[in-house]
Amino acid sequence: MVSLDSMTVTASTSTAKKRAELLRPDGSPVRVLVVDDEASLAELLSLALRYEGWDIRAEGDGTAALRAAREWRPDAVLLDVMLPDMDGLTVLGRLRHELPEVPVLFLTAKDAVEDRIAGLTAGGDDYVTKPFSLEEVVARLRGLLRRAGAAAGRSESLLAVGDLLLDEESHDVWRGGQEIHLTATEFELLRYLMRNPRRVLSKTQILDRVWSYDFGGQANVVELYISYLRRKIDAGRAPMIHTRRGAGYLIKPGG
Amino acid sequence: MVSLDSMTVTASTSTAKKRAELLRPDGSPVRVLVVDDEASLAELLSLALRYEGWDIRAEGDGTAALRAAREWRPDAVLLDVMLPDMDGLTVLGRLRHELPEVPVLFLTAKDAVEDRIAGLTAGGDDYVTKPFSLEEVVARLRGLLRRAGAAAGRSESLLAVGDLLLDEESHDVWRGGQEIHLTATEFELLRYLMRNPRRVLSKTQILDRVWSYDFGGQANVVELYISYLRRKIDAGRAPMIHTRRGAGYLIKPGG
DNA sequence: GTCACCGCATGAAGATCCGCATGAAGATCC
DNA sequence: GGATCTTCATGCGGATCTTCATGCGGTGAC
Repeated sequence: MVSLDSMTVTASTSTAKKRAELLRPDGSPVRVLVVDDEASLAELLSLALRYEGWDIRAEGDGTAALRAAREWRPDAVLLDVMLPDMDGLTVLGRLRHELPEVPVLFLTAKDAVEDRIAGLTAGGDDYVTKPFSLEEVVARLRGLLRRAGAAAGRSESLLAVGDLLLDEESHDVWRGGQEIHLTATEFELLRYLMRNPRRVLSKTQILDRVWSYDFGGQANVVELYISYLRRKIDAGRAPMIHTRRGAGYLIKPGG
Repeated sequence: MVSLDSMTVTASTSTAKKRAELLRPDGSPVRVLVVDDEASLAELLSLALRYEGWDIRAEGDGTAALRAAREWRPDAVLLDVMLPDMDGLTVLGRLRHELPEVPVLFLTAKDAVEDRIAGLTAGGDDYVTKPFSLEEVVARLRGLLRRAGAAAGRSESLLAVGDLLLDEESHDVWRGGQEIHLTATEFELLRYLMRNPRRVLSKTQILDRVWSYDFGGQANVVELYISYLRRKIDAGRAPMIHTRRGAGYLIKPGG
């Protein structure tokens, strides 16, 4: 039996909880190893993931990655399947030999999905196709860590802000007990807002986070999608999505 | 106050339940010994089974397997009948000598002589022909463990989601008291969905899990079989199989 | 105080594209 | 030969993004 109270607790303690989610049993931050030979991408990913509160280390090829895995013992690995010196499957095999339990998130080109990725998600790993959005990578990494750490007792895929609920696993969204259907982009935008409640997010930030890194369009798509969200979430209720002129948007419980 | 009870309960118990099934009487995880000389297959199996929560050890030939059995004392053995150094029958005999009670799941080529396999499985063991799907191996292993551990009190082969019931042993499926006939593939797909209720499963995940590991076809077979399932399960009723555009599919009780 | 401007909200229309559902034919297995 | 499985092909509609237009409100210039 669960009441909204517990959810609200989840929301209000979000900062503390967030940190709890990001800590290993011994209290040190969760470690994520980023492996990509494209320096600018590795840089982008490292920045974004570090901002999530994780301890990041980046390597550019399979050999270095395996060494890092052995010595540094990360809690998760973000692995480009196209590396200069080694096949993705080979890296995975040796990685597993070294760290049997560590979850892996693969990065792969869109058109390469069919040939070599088969079987990679069978062990509970996951993959993301390029070009991706940072939100997607972060969300999937969190999902992997959540499932891997389930044995340690922390598993919560529910986000809550006021009476607004979002389940990252089922992609369901409710407001005040009523289910709301969102499109993929709307969902990612809302998730980003809800992961940063009461904080102003600029349109640029939102674009960089929610849209693919190679998105070339105009920034007013953000305005458009905010308006979509308002229509579905705030319609006829106390608004939770607020505009800060000249600054950006934020979400917060009515008040 | 929100009526999320059923959902929250499901979510919270899924982990606990899974774990209960996977523990030996002394609280340590169930041990499964994987014996296959094909490294990539052993790798794939180890991945998938480890993800199920079992403790896995892999060996590549009969001699090593017997040593592992003696020292590590697994709760079940996954045994390829074609090994480089030893006949399957021989391995089984010596294994029985070492661990009389342990259930064995044989892996065999499709064209292998049927009667010999039948002889092998006489003692309550089971077998799977290559190429197999991971769902099938996992399900049969679970069945073997269930029967072997029945004395320990845990035996539940029924999956339920809403008014939809699936019996993993008899392969019977009912919805609202009415029996539904499914083909083999449809059954495996439904089982996979029902073992992960309220969770979005991507088409790739489903392919990796439900279809054979050597399947080379396109991902739209998944769409096709989803549509078959819908026809049989959701026909004229409140739909339980839902599409999450751009994400995948999930099953959940009407709501 | 008045006026012009700028940032933002929203609507509408439309083009494109992708995801998906489904029908039907071919292949395979028992 | 019938059930089952798979591939092929087609069509629909949803989703995304662009563009244009209108309106609102706050802000600063004067």
